[in-house]
Amino acid sequence: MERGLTMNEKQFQDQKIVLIDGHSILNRAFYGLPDLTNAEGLHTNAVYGFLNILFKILEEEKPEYLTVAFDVHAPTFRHEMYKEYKGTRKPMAEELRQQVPVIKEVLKAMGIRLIEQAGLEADDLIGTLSRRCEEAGMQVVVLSGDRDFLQLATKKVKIRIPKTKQGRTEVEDYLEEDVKEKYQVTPKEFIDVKALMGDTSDNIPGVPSIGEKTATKIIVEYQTIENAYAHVDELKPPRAAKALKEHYDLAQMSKELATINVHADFPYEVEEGKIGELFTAEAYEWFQKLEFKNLLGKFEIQAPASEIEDSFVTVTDPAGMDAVFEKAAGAGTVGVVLERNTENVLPLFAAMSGISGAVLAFSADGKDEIVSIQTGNGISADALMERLSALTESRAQISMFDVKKELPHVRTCRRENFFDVHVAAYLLNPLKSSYEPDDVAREYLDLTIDAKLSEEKKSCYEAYTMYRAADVLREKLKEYGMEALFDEIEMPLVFALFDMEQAGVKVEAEALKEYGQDLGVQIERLEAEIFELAGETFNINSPKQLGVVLFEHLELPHGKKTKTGYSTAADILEKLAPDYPVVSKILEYRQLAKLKSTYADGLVNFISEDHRIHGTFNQTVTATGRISSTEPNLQNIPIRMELGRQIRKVFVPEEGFVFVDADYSQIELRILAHCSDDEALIQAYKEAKDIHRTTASQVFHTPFDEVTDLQRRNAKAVNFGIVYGISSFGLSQDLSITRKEAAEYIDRYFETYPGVKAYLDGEVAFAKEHGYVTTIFGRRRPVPELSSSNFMQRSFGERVAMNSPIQGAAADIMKIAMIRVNQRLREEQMESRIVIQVHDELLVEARIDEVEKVKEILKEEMEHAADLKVPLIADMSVGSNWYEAK
DNA sequence: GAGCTCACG
DNA sequence: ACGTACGTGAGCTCC
Repeated sequence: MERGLTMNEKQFQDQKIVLIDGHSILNRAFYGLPDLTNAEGLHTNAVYGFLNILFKILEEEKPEYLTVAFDVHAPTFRHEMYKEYKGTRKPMAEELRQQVPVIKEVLKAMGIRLIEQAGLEADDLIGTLSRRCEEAGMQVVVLSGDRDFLQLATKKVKIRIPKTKQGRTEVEDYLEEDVKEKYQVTPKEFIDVKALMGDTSDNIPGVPSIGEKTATKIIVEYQTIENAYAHVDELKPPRAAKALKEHYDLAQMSKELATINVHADFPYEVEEGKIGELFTAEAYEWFQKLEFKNLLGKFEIQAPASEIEDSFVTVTDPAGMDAVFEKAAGAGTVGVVLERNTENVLPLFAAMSGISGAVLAFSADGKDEIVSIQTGNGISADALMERLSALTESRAQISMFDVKKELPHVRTCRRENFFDVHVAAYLLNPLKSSYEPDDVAREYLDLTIDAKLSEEKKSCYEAYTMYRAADVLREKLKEYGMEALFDEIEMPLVFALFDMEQAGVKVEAEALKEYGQDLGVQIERLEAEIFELAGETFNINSPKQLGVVLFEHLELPHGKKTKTGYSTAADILEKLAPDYPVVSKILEYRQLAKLKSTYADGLVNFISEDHRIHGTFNQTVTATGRISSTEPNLQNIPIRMELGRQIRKVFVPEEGFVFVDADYSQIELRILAHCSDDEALIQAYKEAKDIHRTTASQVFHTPFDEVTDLQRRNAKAVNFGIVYGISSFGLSQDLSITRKEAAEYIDRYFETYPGVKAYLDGEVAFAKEHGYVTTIFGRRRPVPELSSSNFMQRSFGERVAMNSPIQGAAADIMKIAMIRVNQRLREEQMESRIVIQVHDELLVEARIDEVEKVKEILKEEMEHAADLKVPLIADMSVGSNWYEAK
């Protein structure tokens, strides 16, 4: 029979081939890795895991040949899981299904031989290939997650089974001997064992009442099912004898099913499996698209890179520097990277340290120029920054990465002239965790900046990236309808945030320390009381130890459990507090411990020499478009509980100043009214009604004036729930009512405001169709979770689709207000300044004689930041500290 | 470094 | 049946 193998030739002698069970490995990878998606929302975890296993095996085995086998599913089976799941007929997860064609394309791009054959399962393809190759004198390695393949193991055929243990991939190896060692039977006998015991997932019935133990025992003694049947009366235990006698036909059929065909007939030339260059340009494109960044390192640096390096120039003399700046001033876009003097500087101070050079990248006379200007030898850092400041006044667009961070080095600048690559990349996909220059280069320019390059070269590549990316990102922003959002909101905001960070906020260190000491005393007292009541000492800060003490030693009734133990979260403990004094003490302890560590002690560490805290307000972090605050977080200073609220007394204005605090009234619900166009909701806001009372009145069919406090409170919770993407479960948790009751509230809410219902449904439908949602200002949030087959994930996606346009629009509006308020304070030469933003609130440190003007500006600019179908309302308050001003 | 808890809007 | 409200950041414990 022609098998396509030239067995009489010795060309394959002692060569090695790796045979991979494609679906099995893909499946292993899929379930072993968290759900990863690329920017387009394509699920990539299985492909990523597959490639990692593949590279690992190739590295270990160093084979000359490689072939990956796939099943061809008949149409009726198309939606079913491969093998392992056929038995239970579960549909293949959608996220996995969409990755099957992807891995095939990726493998093809790497020039890897794929094989699939209608009517033959991958098992049979691999079984036959392993036999043919072995006969040709080759070493064979079979890679699969499926133990069935153990029957193929010989001295020259090694079965490798990857397992994921706590995120790490370990591979179990089986040559013939290893199978014997582990299962006490030869690979051939392994078939009979399996046939006797059966395998539900594989649709192998097996013999009833015979399990793994008995099956192994029988085959160890009799080697085959046929031989065991011949001695059936001697079989022990008698139960097994009886079963085999009655079900011998079943056993034979099972054996047939369990046997992998090693003599299948299909065309295949071993030579086709020869491994060539895996890291082709085509493969590179796929890896880019799938965003497998750490795999890109396997590729040689791309050809364009070396061409770019031809344009690198270094300048160290003043005349050369002037010439470069002059040329750059005439360019359209200039990419700029500042180089810091990091030697002998602690990392913490790196940002403030001196500038050692700058790289400018631009196009002049039709060719790229990437010029590195180094300080020293006649060029001072001051002179360099002076030229840079002047450059910002030219017509050129200055493209930089994280402008807010670089701005302290630029003495003066025309704020209109910047393009922030960091911010643009964030707008295009706010779900990423990093937007570093090399990420941008890779994603948008197909350019790899090798991490191993020298700092100087890296800076050049980065400057080049800034220069090139500006146009590419702008095109993409245009395509997404986000150019106005970028130009009119995000870029101007960079400077508003910069001013706010520079201003900082004054904090009274001494008062804060005293507050912390008071807390310390109280905490010690509580700690002693808790140990007394508990009858033992332990670490109250350890949820684990606390759980053991409360729920095992003291035997308190426990609520839900977490993965690692009993939940000791506040909502659980609060239910126990009335009955157990020790629990109330613990809650109190927790509260005080939090206040001391995070706020009292925590904030003290951030007070600078100028007695102020200069936190960072991040513009590229949140999924919805909000700003976030770090080092320290100034957006979660306590307010809800009186004791914590006291902390706000240490936030004070400068001598001669007061605080003016302005916050939007229910901005998210107003946006909901606007977006949903719901008549009743709009009417309520137009009439300036108490919205929660109005909702309560309508939902509970109660006259407006007769609404009880409880009804109003419930209605308020429903209003909040709507904004979060309502679910009956969530609402029931919040109100401590049953899910059924919560569902009724929601139903009645939607009856009251049918426009809201239609709007929210519409957002979910839009997201399902397009994979993202947008705010009224065009801000986009992808929602990859919506294509998940996991109920929880999908539900989350639905809530995100409902919430993001609202939360995002609120963020947009506040950003506009901040820009305009900041602008006016500057234009009108006032000394008052915004010092903190907390999502719907602005805290302004106002010079006493400017207070009225500040209030006017805040009210005006906040209330008119957007023109909605309902009024926007900002409430003002003045005080001599943040506690008073709220 | 992950998981838990809790501070805010 | 699944097991949640949306968006953050920080401190603590424990592996």
